[in-house]
Amino acid sequence: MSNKRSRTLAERIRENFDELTRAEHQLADIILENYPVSAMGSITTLANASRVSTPTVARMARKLGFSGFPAMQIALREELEATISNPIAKHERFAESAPDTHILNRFAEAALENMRQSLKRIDPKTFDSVAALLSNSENDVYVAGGRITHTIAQYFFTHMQVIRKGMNLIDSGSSTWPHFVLNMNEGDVLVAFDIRRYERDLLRLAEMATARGVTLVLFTDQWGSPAARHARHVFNLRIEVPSAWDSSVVTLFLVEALLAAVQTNTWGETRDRVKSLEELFDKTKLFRKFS
Amino acid sequence: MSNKRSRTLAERIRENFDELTRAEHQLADIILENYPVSAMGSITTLANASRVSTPTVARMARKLGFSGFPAMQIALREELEATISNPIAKHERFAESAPDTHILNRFAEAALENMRQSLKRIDPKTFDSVAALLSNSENDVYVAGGRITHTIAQYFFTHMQVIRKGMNLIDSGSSTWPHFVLNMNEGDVLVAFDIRRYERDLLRLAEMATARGVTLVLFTDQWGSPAARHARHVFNLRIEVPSAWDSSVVTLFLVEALLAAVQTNTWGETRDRVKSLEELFDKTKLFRKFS
DNA sequence: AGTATATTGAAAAATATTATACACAGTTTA
DNA sequence: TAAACTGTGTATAATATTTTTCAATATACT
Repeated sequence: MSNKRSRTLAERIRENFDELTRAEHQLADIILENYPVSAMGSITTLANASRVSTPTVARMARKLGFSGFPAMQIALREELEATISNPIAKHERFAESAPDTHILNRFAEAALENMRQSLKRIDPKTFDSVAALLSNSENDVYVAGGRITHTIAQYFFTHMQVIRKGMNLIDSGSSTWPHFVLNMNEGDVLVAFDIRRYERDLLRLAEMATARGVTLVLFTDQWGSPAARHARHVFNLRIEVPSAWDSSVVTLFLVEALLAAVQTNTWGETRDRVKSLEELFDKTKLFRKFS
Repeated sequence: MSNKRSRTLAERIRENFDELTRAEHQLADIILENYPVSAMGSITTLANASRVSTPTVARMARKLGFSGFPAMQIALREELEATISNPIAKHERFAESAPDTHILNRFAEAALENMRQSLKRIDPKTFDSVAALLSNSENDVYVAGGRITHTIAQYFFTHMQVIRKGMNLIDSGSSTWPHFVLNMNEGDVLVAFDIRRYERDLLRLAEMATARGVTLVLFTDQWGSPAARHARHVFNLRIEVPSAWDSSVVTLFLVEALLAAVQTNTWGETRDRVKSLEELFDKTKLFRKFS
């Protein structure tokens, strides 16, 4: 009897089916036939589809325990939301022993939500185009970041350098970037990271580079850096976390995914380069042997 | 080119995202955030949820190619109908239009799994202890990373430098690290990142530092760096992804969570530092004004 | 069969929703 | 620096939706 979760509309209809009249049966059938979409439009649409009058629909909503047709619709939407909301982890408790309010869990929730939202906004076509662009070693690639994102840019650069030749990391904050622009040729690629607060220098760099025929790939946040207007491809990422700063986790994630894609595209070439690199490391004995 | 099936609302939003204005971005975010339910109510509900005016919603509907808001809603319902009646589509909720085998989705799955597994292994008590350790500005903090993790170390360092004084970043790869050890005092903290393949230098640094009474906090992978035997606190993180390299996403996540915790602990002090920093930036006009 | 009761839908009233007009603020351009 | 433009929200008009009223019709019961 005392069901915590409120019953669904479908359940209510089935429970009360016997109490329903002829016209209401007709209506109920239509609702269940294409549930829940058929009941998501206007009362008139539903009435017409069921070949009953609008008052019949309103009356049935009441009969099923709602205050009126709109209330029924709201309940239906909530139902739908519960059904299709992304199942991933929403109800999983991660660091189980930590209370929900612990910063670790709050941060984890936020990070996962950022990930989910960002993925929704990434167009796989864009992703593939960018991967292809970066896989073409005919053209040079320049990488630039801002104050905070510089480390992400560096991370990207470090890995890309293993994958292919023609990689350039533009120093952050320094005034040397115009020198880099001098070397850029039409068809080259500039990968820029610009998260709020957006930096003037980066906007100028983007302007000057694109003016020279360089293709700009931009990693930015959900609000969009002003450099986006110059960009061929833009990734809008979600970066909000319970902290005074923005999160770079999703940015790093996308960078890694791109690296994986490029690496796959260029495997023949990359393989040799990785091998040579390993040999170099062996010679310098930088690493410990790993069993 | 000529797509038989008409584009979904989500696709339209992504395609035209660049053409959208500030308020429209806000709106688009809300629509995508809880897609498609958030847009199934009245225009007013949606406007309020997005904190924009109703005309903005109506205008965007037009901009996206619908005759008005109701038309958009009808399209959305049809979309929903198609989705619900087609169970295969249900699994594509993630990066909707990307098939499950797309690298983006495979990578996302892996990253989320890494996150989940890592969080299970993190002891909140350890986390809190480390946060407390780093919040005590009496003692200096040294940060060191390896070839790949250096960028993460740098990220951590950059933010910590804003939060507190006494931060030191040990150059990676260089042979200067013994100089840093000279300055270390008992009670100081060394935060080290050592992911496979573990680096000899880092092990030696850990040995020498702990010998001087320094507390070692180690970020490593699930197998555990050899430096772990010297560490007071160890974070074992899951780092495997479908790629030739390991993922640093979870490492970065934990670093950010720690930053948030430390920042909360030291807010009184941090606040002033952040303020001063903002003023410095204002003077240098490095950033664009952000409204 | 005749009366009472329940069901139903047309029409109108009440209410909610959506679109439009317009003014203001911020930004860009000349 | 002013003028033109763009984007945005408030107020309001236009439109659609929902509810109510009420008469017509069907059904049940004596």
